[in-house]
Parts: sequence; structure tokens; C-alpha cells
Amino acid sequence: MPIAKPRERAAKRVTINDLARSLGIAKGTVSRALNGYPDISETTRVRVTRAAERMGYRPLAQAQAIRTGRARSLGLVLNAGGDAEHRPFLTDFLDGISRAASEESWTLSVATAHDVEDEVATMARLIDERKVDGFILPRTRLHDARIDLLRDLDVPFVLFGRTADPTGCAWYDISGEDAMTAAVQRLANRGHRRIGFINGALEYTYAGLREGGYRAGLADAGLPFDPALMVDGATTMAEGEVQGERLLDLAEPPTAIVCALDLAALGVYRAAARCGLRIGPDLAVISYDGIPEGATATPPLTTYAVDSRAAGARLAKLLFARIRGTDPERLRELAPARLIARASDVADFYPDPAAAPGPVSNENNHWED
Amino acid sequence: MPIAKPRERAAKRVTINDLARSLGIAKGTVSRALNGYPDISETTRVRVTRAAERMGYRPLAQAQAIRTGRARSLGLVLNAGGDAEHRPFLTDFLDGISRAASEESWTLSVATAHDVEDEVATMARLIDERKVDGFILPRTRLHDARIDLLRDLDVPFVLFGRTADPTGCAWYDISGEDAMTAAVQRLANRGHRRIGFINGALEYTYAGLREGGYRAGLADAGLPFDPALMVDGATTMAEGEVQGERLLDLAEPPTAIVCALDLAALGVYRAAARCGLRIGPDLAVISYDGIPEGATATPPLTTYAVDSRAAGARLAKLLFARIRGTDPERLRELAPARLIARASDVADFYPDPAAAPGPVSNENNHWED
DNA sequence: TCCCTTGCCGAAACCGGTTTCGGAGCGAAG
DNA sequence: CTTCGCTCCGAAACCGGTTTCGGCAAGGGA
Repeated sequence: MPIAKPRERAAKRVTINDLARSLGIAKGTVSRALNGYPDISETTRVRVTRAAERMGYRPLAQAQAIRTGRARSLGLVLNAGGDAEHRPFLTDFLDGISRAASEESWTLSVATAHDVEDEVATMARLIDERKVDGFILPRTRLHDARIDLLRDLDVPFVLFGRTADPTGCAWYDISGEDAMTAAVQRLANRGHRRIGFINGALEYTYAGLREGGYRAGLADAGLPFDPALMVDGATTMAEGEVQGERLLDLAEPPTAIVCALDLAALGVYRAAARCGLRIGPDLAVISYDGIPEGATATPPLTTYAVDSRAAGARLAKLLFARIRGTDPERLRELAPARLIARASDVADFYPDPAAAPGPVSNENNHWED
Repeated sequence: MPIAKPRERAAKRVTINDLARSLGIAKGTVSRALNGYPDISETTRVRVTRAAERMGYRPLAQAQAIRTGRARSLGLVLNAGGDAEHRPFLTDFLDGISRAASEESWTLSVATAHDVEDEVATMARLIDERKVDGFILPRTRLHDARIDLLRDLDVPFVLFGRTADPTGCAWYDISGEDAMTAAVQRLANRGHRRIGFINGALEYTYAGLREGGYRAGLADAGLPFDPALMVDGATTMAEGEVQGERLLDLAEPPTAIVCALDLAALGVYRAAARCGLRIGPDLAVISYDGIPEGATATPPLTTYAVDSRAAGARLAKLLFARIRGTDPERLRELAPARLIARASDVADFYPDPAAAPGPVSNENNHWED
């Protein structure tokens, strides 16, 4: 932190000219030394780097940018339209990115958009204005206009999630499919034979993957797949409630439901209440995301949680590598979700089935699987 | 959006040189014309601006920045440490800022920090690297090291919240004090005579203000102030639970509690359950923030909500004005919180006092006050 | 008619970096 | 003793803007 004597206006930066002058060296030479050009002798290089260190020289990113076209900044365009999902994770996600970025003294530029066209336009603007060297793309779709744009313009990017055609894409994702499989197995192990599935929006890549995971879980458990037990399109609590009712109104309703999204699961809570069913003993629910509301629901929601901070950090690292030219095919990572086992999938939550609002101790006692 | 013919690499930007050449004018003249210098004739100015428009010229922010020192970027440092409060509003807040910023084709740079020192250091870095022209400071404290830094360095900023010494500060805030007063009145009108108050962290400016609002509400209702009914330090659900129990364990416990934060109120829910009290009929609760968990709690929480999107937008506008030199004393705005009247402060939520998890229709039916 | 303003613009310096180009100095080969 | 090639660095151009400076031409006053 610069000490900045009270009225020593505008904290004089040390420029490359200062450095060059004080070393008695041409400024071009200083620049090349600092940037590791091969035509600089080892002795000069250390002399320069050491002086730079001592004088606290740090190149001005924008000055570099005008020549190199590199702004030292990562771009993130958030979709603030609609239900603004993944809301709860945002702080952690930003924190992950920001910390990784500042390690290399890059910055994070955030913009918002309200639909797909807006997203693409906003990204195009950031590119056109050279404000950003690459993008992190959250919530990838099976067919994603953002990817088309960036591929076309040859701008580096990394996906948080997968996509139909991953050619030239670096990505990081959490294995929702494995989580769904594990959820089904967990329920099957407790004796459930009719296990429903409430998926999210099919345009997003995760939906197909999670459906696959659900089916795999059924197969593993030796259970038949019943199309009637699978619904989709539930990304909000209200939609979850509707789809939950649909399943519970079946002639042979499921005794357990796996949800692709926590919000939908909380909707199922309502649907169950309306049918006079208690979540846990009468209807087991397991879901995915790890939103904080899950911890305070009654009963607390068993879910597979994603670590958004770690995701942000990894995505930033991958994007750095991508910007520096690493082959995107080598920049792909799949991480597991973490089980937070709470009470929505067990029968013994309600000590006294007649008690009113519901009992007591539900500290987020999550233990690992 | 640039059309960018497939392999027409790197979408040629039109520079000020292109413009000058095509107009047969010196580039310095073009620059002055565009920036409204007084020594340019009206005819030349319109000729230049029109040509710029037609050719789609837009100055490169970083090139401008190196001479002018203005990066055309707003800074926001989020505190991601501790409980990462104001989490739920973040997307909306960012959206408000981002939209206002892009209207003037500025950008938003986001960084994170984990404690006060980290905040200050991060801001100092952004200033030193000239990445940012001014800051929006969320969650202001009574004595705030960030303000000292920025005042000292003479960097423009605007507060989201107030502070002990507002000299030279532009700010925007929601009137938590008025909300607290209204909450007390609302409860008093329903016959409550013993109304408790659970405050947040006293280091933040809002705490003192909200306490003042609480006291004012008591005075308005002709109720005595009882120190035993006022506690503080509850910024999480767990802390809210502890403080709630403290109040409920009193010899003469309150029949209603006003909370400065929704999270604390949800903690009170737990405390009440432990004491066998039903929120609503047995203990009325009104709180402040408008977090989404409040809508799904049982019973749904009556609260005074803040409009984070509007706040972000206003803050950005104020910061622009501040950066352009407007006197900070003239850049201060206080907006009201919006009442979301739900069921936690009324007696008629539970149709059948013996029913188990709780009933049915709680669509977020919020009506205005 | 002459001089002094004033309006308006071109030229050039400047901001803080990067990158190209060419040549000085030196050792080795012929 | 040349000549060649290599290492290493200085000088200068460049990136895309902004800002200063000076001068030309027209207009006004004496």
C-alpha cells in the first residue's frame, strides 16, 4: 500500500522511464528485460528486475494494453433476467474468481444482461472495447449463442458447465450426473422402489446430464424406468410445486423424489404439505445445489452442494491458461458435488408426528458421505 | 455488434487516425472536437461527430486512460469474509450498477476482500493500478477505514449507507430508521405493549439508526423504553436465535419483536419454536431486508425490503456525478424501504392450531403499506 | 492603412508502455 | 589480419489517444 504523504498529490507512480533513467539503460531494454525477451543478458535481467522490485515499479495495465491488446481483465456476464438463479452462490463465485485473478494482478469485469441476445451484445461490446481478455461463461446451454460468438471472434473463454459441441471449449463442471445417481442409490438402499425425478430447464446442459444420472441410478439399483415418474421444467419453487403435485397425483405416486434443483425441492415441500404428506417419513426428497434456504427448511433438505468458490477459482486458472495459449482440450475438469445429508430423505425427523411447527435442533449438521 | 467476417481477423477498429485521415483533418482537432473543446468551430464539430457516428468510431478507453488517468470503470470491493451478508441482493445490486454504468459505456470492476485491512489494501491496489475511477462502498461502518483511505487519496466514492463523519461523502441509503419506527407502530396498533428489538452489529452505521427508529416508534406509540427488551449483535440466524431466547426468557417477555435483519428474525423463529411459541399468534415478528428465505419461512416473514437494483443504479449515477466534480454534499439520497406484509406479525396464520408442518397458500402475496 | 484581437486549426509533444531495427563489441574461423 | 556471426543493447517507431503551442486568416478599432 502506497504511503502517500497527505498532500503529495496523486501518489507519483514510478514509470518505466524512471526505472530506465535510474539504471542508465534504454527503456526498451527495460521492457524487454522484464518481459523475458531472449536478447537480454542474464546479468541485465536480474539488475533490472531487482531495481524494479526495489523501486516498486509496476507496469500500467492500460498502457500495456494499447500496444499488446491485453487488458489484464477477466470478463463475466451475469444473466440478471428471469429468476436470477444461482443467486446464492454469487458472492462465493466472485470471490473465487477475484482471488485467483488478483494473484496475477488481473481484474474482474462484471456486466449483466437480461436475455440471450443481451448477453451476446454485452459480450461483443466488452470485446470491441477491448475491456476484457477472455470470458467465464456460467450456466451453459446445450446450444449456446455465447459460445458461437466467442469461437467466431476467437476470444478465449471457459465454460462453467458443458455443452453439446465442446470443440475448442475449455470447461469446468460439477458432476451433477454422479450426484443424481448417488441420490437414487441412496434412496433405493433405504427401500424406495418408486423414485421420481424433477428436472430443471432442458435448454441447459446440466438437465440432460442429470437425467442420465437419474436413469443410471435406477439401472444400478435394478429398478425400472417409468416415464410417468419423470418431469422437467422446474427451476423455481412455484414450478417445483406444480411438478411435485403432478407426481403425487399419480395413481401410483412415488415414495421418493430426486430434484435437479433445490428450489424445485422446496416447491415439492409445499406440494407434499397440500397432500398431507410429511417430507421425510411420507415422501423422501434429495436434491442438488446447496442453497442456504435448504438448511432452514422444515425438515432440512438433503442435497448435493457445489463449491462455488472453488469453481470460480478453477475457472479463472483455466481461463488464464487458455489465454496463454494452452490447448482447450487439455483444460477440462469435472469435480464432484458434496453430499450434505440432512433430514429430508430420512423417516426419523419428526419426534412427535402431531407437534405443530416442527422441532428443534437443526444446526446444519452436514456430514460427508 | 461487429459483423466480423469469418476470417477477417481481429475486427478492425476504426481509430482516431482513420477518422482524421478520412476527414482530412488533424487528429488532434478530431479529439478536441469530440471532447467539446471551445476552440473548435461549430461546423467542424458537427462534421466530426457525424463522421464518427457514421464510421462507428469509439475511442479506446485504455488509450484515453493513459493520458487522462480515467479508466471509465467503477470499482466495487465486496467483503466475502465472515457470513457474507447481503448475499441475496447481490445479483440485483450488480445489475443496477452495471446497467447504469453501461449506459455511459463504463464498466464495473469487482474485487473481493476478507477483512477491513484486506478491503483497504485491495482498494489501494486498484487505485494504484489506475483500474478504477471511483468506488461504491457497501455496508458502511460508523468509522470506516475505507472512507479515510479514499478521502486521503482524494479518490471519488459514494457510500451505500451513512457514516459518523459524512464530510466530503456522497451517499445513498435506505431509511432503516423509518422502517423500524413503522414496524413498532404497526405492532402497537395491534395492541402489543411489550415490543422487543434485536439489532445487528453496532459497528455498522445502520445499527444506531435502526435503534433510533425503534425508540422513536415506542415514543410515538406512547410506550416506555425498556432497556431489557433491546439486544444487539445478531447478524446470523444462530445469533438471532440466541438473542431471541434471551428476550423470551425474560420474566416479562415481549409479545412482539422487531429485528434489524431478516436473518436474525429467522433465528427468532427457532427460539420461539423451542419455547413452544407460534410465530404470529404467540409472538409477532417484523424485520428488515427482504431476503428470499423470508418468503418461504413458516409463517412467511413480514419485512421491510430494500430494492437493491434501484440502489445500485442510483449509486452509480451519484458516483458519476461525483467523479465529474459535483459537490458531494449535494449527492445524498435517502429512500424508503418497502413493506412486505406477510404473516409473521398477525394472529390468523394457523387455521388449525394442531396441524403439523403448516398450511397452504403462501404465495408471496405482498401488498403495499 | 496598420495593428491588435480573436477564432480556429495543424503540428508536435506527450502519456507509458512494447516492438522493430540496426549496429557496436567480441570471439572464433579462415 | 580479415571476415563472419553472435550476443546484447540503444534508438526510434509505434499503439491510440489527449493536450499544448503557435500561427494563419478574418474582423474590429484607431
